Amino acid sequence: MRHRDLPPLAAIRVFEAAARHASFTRAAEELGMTQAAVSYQIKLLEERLGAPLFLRRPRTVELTPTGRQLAPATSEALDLLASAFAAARKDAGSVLTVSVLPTFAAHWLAPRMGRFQMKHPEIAVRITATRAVVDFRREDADVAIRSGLGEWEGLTVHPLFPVAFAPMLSPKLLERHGPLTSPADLLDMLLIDPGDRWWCLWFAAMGIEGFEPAGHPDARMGDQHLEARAAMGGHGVAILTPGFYRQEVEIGLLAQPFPAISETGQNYFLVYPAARRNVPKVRAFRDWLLDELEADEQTRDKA
Amino acid sequence: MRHRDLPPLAAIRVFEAAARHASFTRAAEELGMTQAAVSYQIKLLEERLGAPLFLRRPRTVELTPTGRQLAPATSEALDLLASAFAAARKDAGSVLTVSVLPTFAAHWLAPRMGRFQMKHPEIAVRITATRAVVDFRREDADVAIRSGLGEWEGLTVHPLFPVAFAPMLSPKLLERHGPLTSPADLLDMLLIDPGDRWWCLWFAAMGIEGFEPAGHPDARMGDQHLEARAAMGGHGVAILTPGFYRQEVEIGLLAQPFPAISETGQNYFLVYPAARRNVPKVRAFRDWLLDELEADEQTRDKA
DNA sequence: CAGCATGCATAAGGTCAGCTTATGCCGGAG
DNA sequence: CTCCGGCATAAGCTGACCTTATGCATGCTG
Repeated sequence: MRHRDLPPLAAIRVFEAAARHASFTRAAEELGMTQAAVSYQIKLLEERLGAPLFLRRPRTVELTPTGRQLAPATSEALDLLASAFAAARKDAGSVLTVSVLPTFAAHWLAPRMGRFQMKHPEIAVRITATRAVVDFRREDADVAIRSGLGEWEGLTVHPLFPVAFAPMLSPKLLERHGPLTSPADLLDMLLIDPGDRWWCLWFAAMGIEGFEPAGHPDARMGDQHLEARAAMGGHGVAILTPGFYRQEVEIGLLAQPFPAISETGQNYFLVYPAARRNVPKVRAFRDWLLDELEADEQTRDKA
Repeated sequence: MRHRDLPPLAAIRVFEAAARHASFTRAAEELGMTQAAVSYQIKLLEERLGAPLFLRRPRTVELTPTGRQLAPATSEALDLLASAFAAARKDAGSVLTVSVLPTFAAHWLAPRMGRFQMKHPEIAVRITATRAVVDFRREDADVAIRSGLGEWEGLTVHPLFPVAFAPMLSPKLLERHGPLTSPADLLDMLLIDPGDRWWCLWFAAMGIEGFEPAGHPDARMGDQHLEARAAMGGHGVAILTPGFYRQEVEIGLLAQPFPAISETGQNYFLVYPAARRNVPKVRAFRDWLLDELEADEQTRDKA
């Protein structure tokens, strides 16, 4: 296509300011450079154009006819650019796209997201729940929540909590049942979804050999959140990711009598391109999310 | 006034090309730089903006919504600038302003100017005849014809011919009168405008003491060109600047029997700012003027 | 009317933005 | 499976551009 034959754009910017002010000195002030630099750029532009743009009058400069003809167009063009970029910046800042694992979205993010929206009404949120690990290079996402080991290059990474699991039950059920002193005590209780691999792994990690999934009524619900609701309802012991239920523990809906284990040592992480760490909407989301997490921690610490 | 917060304009130019081509490589070709440079500039712009502009897809790049929103505006702005500058260039190239001494204008330039216009119909000529030495800094002139010693800094200078004077008369009169062997012979003839200082100076330079302006009928006409016409008409001997009348000498309207003297050693010069020596209209005028001068010389040499 | 203040031009010099070269990586096509 | 096309990245260089310092012209001012 067209090969535009434009003078150096920096010189155009300088010219526009100088023409607007009818003064090199004031243009220099506006542009944050020295008067000498303005003089230099104008001269450059004049030579490039082959025509003088200013007449040097004592104590002032005056546009030549050529300059007078050029000035409005340059102003208009720069205005156009400025407003386009301002709009883009604003627009780009107003939609936050979060790519998040479906589990995390359902168990942790969704219930809290409303508070973010309340806090930042100027930011529209688009949540993409996807199992695939997002590649910021080719997906239009601003931030993501991933699980893994937290070693991703070029990304800023904030650990959230471990990808782990532990038995959890309602405090009322615990009370009815009496204190649980050893993991083996759980074998007597109703396990929600006893076929879950996690139970197997957890009992094994606790040094208990005799666990047989088949030996328990099948209460599988298929979704951790449903299991959690069942547990909260006192219907049995579920094996859950504690990080998702810190608040429920705090307000007495769930109890975690034994430690959690992490199968892989993985964590959930908030990640985003390091280069964009200071973009307002990214910063807003990060700050809010870490605050939420802190709130979770504090309620647990108080407990 | 406003402080525009524009990203680097160079980056904008690159972005516009890349968006237009949907390819960094082709944008680089258009802009005459490497693909790496384009990549660099785009990245710069994205970081400055805080939002990605392209999605990096395999074997191609694709605009993000932000980029798609930005692209038309940048194209428009650059088009605007390009056409404005093209117009200015064209316009600035189409009017040639010549600042010229009135004498020179009347005696030499005016009669020849028509040929320049014929040769360059695309150039409109504006002639400013002024006694004041033009200062290209503060007057909107492209070229000037000055007299002086030819030492002006920053100006390109072409010597034209000396500011000198010599007696001239019509060949017919010369024939009627018989050969002039010595300047003193002129004392017998009708001198046009004998009160002219130049006569005095010239006779003195020739070593003739006895010249008395008052002793001659007053034929002063006040203008060299009118005197020349009178001389061509055979009405007497005029003291003229030979440079103005080379062609008349060639075609047999005037003869110069004795050498010219230059009072001050000055010349007429064509001058223009050295920086603008390659501007088409300046070059056109210079080339044409030097050609005209050459033609004068040649006719004289042939004579 | 001298002296001062203002505004632009110019010279010299330094620095960093921005370019190039070289290389790696990825994915699709043959 | 290998090659190729297209983008990213690293390293290094250079010249465009800016600054500092100074000069010059002129209008203002007491």
